[in-house]
Amino acid sequence: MKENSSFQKIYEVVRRIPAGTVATYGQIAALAGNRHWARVVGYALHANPDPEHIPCYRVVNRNGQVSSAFAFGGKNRQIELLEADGVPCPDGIVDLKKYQWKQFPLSYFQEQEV
DNA sequence: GGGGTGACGCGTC
DNA sequence: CGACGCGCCACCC
Repeated sequence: MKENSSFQKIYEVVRRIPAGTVATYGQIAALAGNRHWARVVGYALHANPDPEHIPCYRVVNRNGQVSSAFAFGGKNRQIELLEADGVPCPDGIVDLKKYQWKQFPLSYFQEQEV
């Protein structure tokens, strides 16, 4: 079921991103187990089989800029959703130092009890 | 079965 | 300080 691929893990992390917060590909990749999976994270979100449960709009690149190839209906759509969550993103750029998701526990997967 | 690409990140020159 | 290359995994052809 989940051993299918690392994708499952990536989706799991993205789904746990709290509202009003954004995360970077590298961060998700690190939480997933390997920071080198950044590329896989991008692909995982690209596949985004469950956009309603996987807020990929809360996922931005290392620069805090939203992806240019958003698949929800336009990059503008991502900005709308982010602002709706309380994350201002002028020009599609988010203040990572203010809204980056960094309140997660170190033992993220250790405390996991879903 | 093999090769190439991709919504990235980091290191080094 | 800026720009370039390399590395990782998965999916598509």
